[in-house]
Amino acid sequence: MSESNYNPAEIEAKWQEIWEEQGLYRQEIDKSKPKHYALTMLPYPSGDLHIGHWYAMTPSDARARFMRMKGYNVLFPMGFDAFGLPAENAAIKRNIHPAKWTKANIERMRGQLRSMGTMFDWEREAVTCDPSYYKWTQWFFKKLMEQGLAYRKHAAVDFCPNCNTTLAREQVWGEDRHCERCGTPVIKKHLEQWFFRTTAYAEELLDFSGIDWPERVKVMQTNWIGRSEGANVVFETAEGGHEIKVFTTRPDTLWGATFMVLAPEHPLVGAVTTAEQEEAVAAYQAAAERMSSIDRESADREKTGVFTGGYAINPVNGEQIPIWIADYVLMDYGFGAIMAVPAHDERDFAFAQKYDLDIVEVIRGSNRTDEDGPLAEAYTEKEEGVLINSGQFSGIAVKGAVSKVTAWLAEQGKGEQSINYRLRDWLISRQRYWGSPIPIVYCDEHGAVPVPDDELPVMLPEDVAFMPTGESPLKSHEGFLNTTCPVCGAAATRETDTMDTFMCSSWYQYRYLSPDYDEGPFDPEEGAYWLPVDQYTGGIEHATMHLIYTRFFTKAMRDMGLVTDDEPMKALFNQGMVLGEDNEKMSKSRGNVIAPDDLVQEFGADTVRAYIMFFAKWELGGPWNYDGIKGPQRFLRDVWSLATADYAPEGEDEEATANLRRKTHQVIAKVTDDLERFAFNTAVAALMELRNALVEAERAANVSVGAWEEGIEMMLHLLAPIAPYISEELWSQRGHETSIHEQAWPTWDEEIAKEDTITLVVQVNGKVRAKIEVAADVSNADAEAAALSDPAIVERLAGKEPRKVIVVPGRLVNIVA
RNA sequence: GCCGAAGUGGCGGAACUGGCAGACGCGCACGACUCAAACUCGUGUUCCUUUGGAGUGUGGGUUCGAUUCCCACCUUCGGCACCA
Repeated sequence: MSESNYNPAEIEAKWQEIWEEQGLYRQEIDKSKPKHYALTMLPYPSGDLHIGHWYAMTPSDARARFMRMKGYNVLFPMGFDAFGLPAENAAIKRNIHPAKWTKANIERMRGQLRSMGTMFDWEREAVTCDPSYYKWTQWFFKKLMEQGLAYRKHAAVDFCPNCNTTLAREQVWGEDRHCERCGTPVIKKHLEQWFFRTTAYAEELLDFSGIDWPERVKVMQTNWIGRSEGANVVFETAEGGHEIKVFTTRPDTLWGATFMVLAPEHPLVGAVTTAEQEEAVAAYQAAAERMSSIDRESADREKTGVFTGGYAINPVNGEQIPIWIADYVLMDYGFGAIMAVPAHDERDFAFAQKYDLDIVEVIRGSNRTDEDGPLAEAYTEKEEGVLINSGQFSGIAVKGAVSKVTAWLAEQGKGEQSINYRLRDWLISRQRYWGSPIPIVYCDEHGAVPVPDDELPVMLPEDVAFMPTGESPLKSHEGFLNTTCPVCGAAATRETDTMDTFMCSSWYQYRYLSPDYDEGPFDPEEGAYWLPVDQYTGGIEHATMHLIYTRFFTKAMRDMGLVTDDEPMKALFNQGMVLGEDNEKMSKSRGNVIAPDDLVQEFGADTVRAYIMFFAKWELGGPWNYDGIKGPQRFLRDVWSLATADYAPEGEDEEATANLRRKTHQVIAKVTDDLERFAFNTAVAALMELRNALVEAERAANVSVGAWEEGIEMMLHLLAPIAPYISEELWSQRGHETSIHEQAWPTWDEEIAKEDTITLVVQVNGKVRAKIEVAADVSNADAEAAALSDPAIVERLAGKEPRKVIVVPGRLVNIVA
């Protein structure tokens, strides 16, 4: 009989306080234990903890708690990615300062995060907008500059007209090239901006060999980096002796290059354009400039272009070929110029057809004749085919032709082997207020000069009119703008753009180690013990943004001698997303948002945690269902009444006792395996099975007290990572002095878990016709004999001799009649 | 178009390396308790034309045996896309 009822609100508040008082979740170096750094993506302090935060964080917490009970010294920190646009936008809308807004939100969210019952060590909290944090973000900027990994250049960059700032290429999404944050299609602007040389690590970023990351992420990053092998080939102009460099993946088709195409923005366009064509070229350039990149980069658009009037010499056969400009050639890939081989490239073919340019076939497969007429046929290196019309290479197989021709080009000094990446350098300048200032001073004499270390951080001034104008608001703050050159002391101005907030989050896992440390970005002693991150968890949406940036950062940090690891996170797991009850993405406008605070109030945090882990496979996510939460609610209530019951058996049944013990040990094994591989849903289901077995035992009152006690206490252990409050409360009510979260993870006994009889399925021609009870260790011969003598089987066989009998030990007997 | 993930009862989802499809839960139905309802408890719950048959998106295949492997499709979601 229960002496009390389960009252989550009461026990959750109580344990939060006790845990904090006792410092139960302080996480400190302990060399006597193996370490485990568990990290979950830090939230943006939007002001309200969304159910999505719960979905990301509470299973991560359960995993971290599980690792802790398994004997690891676990670090599981939390912080806030606190710079960024929403603060600024909210501030503009409500006329509060972004710092104030952010601070208040963090305050509120800390409370919400506490209610989750996570084991975060708040002593290690890091907030990226604190000067003590961004001091080191700025320091990293300088270090990257020293390493030649940060540079400034003038370029056509992506600009979000709604956010009023530039964006990195990674932050432009989708077919319509929209801003990752707000969804507005981006435009191009010509600006002088700071970049990080992510491309310096392009090759290394393609190597995932040392890390256990989801296939999905590896594929997305690989595609994003977009490596292609080929050759650079130099063409000379027929007239002026200019060199036009192109990148091609198919140097073996050079003899078929019958024209060249430059991007409209190509710097040599002016030089090759003849007087007669000047007007047409200028008009085309102007039109291309005006056109949005969405229109320009849609592949199904009909190709357009203009002849420049100029010619180039094909370096392999000396032919004069016309130079065109066309917007299907992109300035920011390769060299912004191509050799066009219309016979073997669909795009070049379409262009040649439209403008009546020469088409010369240079590869011929077996099933094609001259009668077939003009046709673009791309022969891959895997296919059969021979080179034709290709000088001394005519007649060689297309297989291996690329490397042969490349080697020859290199010999002749006409080209070289080359690898091109789709990856662009990371543009980090932002024309907004609420970010870390870039620690640079511009001096007429000395150019861009980094601010000396002892003057870091360059403080973000508070008294700024931060209306977004497309230019940094810091520009109009005289006190910030005007300074002196660190080299010569002359009057100088500061860089007024701020840094992309993805820069703050590229190294936060290091700051967590020692958020108050002031001798460097992190305390090397802490680093030596905790690094690298063992298990990272977070959403897939960061696959080609944060997860590329942080890998870049770690590689750069390694080359600076700050860390020894090549990769920031050894293992990664991506959870899915909680959808609304209507199976749609949650959004305020749809009105399908689930508020975790309300759920906690109604059901308690433990129930919300258990339901989150139960209702879907974590990596897939799925729709929320309000009624569904009743399952875990009933489950925890049952756990409560079972654990507080005075169990007094009326008699002791040996079989029932063995059955309960078997279930208990099977569930220990199952939950252990499930938590190991993030299968929280089946772990909860297994615990419900144990609950069902205990309910049954209580009703029958026929198992030994020992078996009962074992069942209850094991259940509390296994439940502790999932529902930390109720398991702690019941554990303490049962008279234990130390926290359940400090207990060792239970082990199971295979002997006890083993079934002693099994139900053997008997099939005839693959269809189940009978089920027989046999000893678990039955021999194949005995199983076959038992199956063949079963009355239902005898009847079905009707005296016929089976043609074949298959016995799967412990599972089934299949009789082929 | 290319790449990736997924399609299983009324619903969410289980099923380790090919071996009882539907664990666990929700919902529903009936029964008990109650003046009544809710709660709770018990029983049942893939479908059908039920001595049987069908069934894991569709159509084929391999196999004694396929949700699982192979081939060809369809649908949904995500990523990329004139990348030379």
